Amino acid sequence: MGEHLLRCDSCAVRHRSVCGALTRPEIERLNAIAHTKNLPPGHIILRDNEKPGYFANIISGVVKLTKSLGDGRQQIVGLQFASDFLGRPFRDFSPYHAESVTEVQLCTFEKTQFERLTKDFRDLEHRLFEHTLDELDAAQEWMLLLGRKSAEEKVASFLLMVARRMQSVGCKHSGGPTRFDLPLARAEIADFLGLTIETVSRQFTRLKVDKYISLEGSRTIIVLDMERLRALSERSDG
Amino acid sequence: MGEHLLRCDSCAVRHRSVCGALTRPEIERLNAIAHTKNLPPGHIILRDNEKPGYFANIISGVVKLTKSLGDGRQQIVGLQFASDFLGRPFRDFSPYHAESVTEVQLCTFEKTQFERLTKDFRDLEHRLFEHTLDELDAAQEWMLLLGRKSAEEKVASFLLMVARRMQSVGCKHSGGPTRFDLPLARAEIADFLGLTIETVSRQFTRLKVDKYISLEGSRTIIVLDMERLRALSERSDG
DNA sequence: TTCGTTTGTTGATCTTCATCAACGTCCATG
DNA sequence: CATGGACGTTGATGAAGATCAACAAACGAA
Repeated sequence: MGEHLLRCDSCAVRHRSVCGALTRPEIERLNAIAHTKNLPPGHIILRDNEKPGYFANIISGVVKLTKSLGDGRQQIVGLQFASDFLGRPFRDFSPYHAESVTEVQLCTFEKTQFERLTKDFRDLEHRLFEHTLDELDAAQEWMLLLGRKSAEEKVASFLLMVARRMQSVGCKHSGGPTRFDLPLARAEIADFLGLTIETVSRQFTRLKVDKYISLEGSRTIIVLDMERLRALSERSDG
Repeated sequence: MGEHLLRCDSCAVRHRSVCGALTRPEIERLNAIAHTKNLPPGHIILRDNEKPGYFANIISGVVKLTKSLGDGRQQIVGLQFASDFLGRPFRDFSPYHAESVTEVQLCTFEKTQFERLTKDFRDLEHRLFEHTLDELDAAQEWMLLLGRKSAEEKVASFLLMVARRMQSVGCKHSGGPTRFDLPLARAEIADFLGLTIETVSRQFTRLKVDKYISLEGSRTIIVLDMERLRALSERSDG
């Protein structure tokens, strides 16, 4: 294996993703089984309860993980952003449905080849483990939201989460306006928060009226005071 | 290291817990750092946001993991039963509060000693990983419940979950009555389901009136028809 | 036993959010 | 330019569950 440049060397998420732990020879072997894939919004990546064919790193874009009840009620159980890892290692069937919500660029690895690599490279498995712990933290934080927060707190929490994960432009440490685009439509936000479309819409106008945010179109959010929004999201005070 | 008997050899959860993967010499080293601990109900095992001192396997009893908002609202984000592993490896601060809900017997391992062992024994880390994946599955399943199920469906789902995890006596494959004791009080069930005590109580009487279950005292449940209860828990039909 | 505390049940009422319905806006397409 | 569809907002009404309150049952301690 030589010193020539790999695709991985110019990868935007090289160090934040699970690949970050790999040594040069390791990254070369991983590079050899990697294929990038571009998906339009709404592309189904993984079907609930089906055998996944590949794993993937998200290079850019947003993917939603959903579960649903027999009668069509749906809940988003995870949102994955750039540098997140997609797929459940060591599981034969997907416990959720995965679908792109924006244009998405993936770096995919065929399932069995990738699993062989996790056996060979202990750091890779460890990194996957760490990532899974992060997902678990996020899931449990969201359980608190779903079980115990009001609609207003839910929407505020959602905006904070997206602002943080979208690495929005002009993200001051705190205070001062921050602008970013929502990756999700109202219906998806509702599925994420356990609310209806109408309630989400009403809460947006409420936040607007109360000067927490302002809107440009329906997708662009300007948070006027991040700290005040954070306070609202947990209502220790008002 | 000889062939003498270890405490682990007579452990009730030896093979279901994370220890199940270990070879003889490995289990001997683990045994050397293990201490059993008996806790009464209501004992605080881990405080939210504090440094944990030890990890533990649950040998018997039930432990609840909770998160709360500033104003006292609380949500149970995990329930751990016999053979479950307690504590977040590779994390310095606990993301939740952990407390025994019944009498609990733990097999504890001092944190740094145990982490050294996970470095030495790859299978141990792998087993922890698998356990974390199970926790994540459970958390996401519960997000669907919290976000999208009605109070009645929530309580039905809860009973099914407990019946499954408590390895209840007379657990026919399906159909036929099944009896078990609830490990949680009404207030804890409410915190688990994102409801109030009153609503939980009302749903219990509803299930009783509708002949899904019968009660002996407030803790002993007899599920009259498991399959019918399962149908109710997802209301694809009535 | 009796008292007091904790836990659970039930009823009356109120609040929040869902549901149903109408309408507006933005695009894509013929 | 009209037409239709997807998406978002707003209003009127209803239902599920929260809240407030009273009481019952279980249990431990004096």
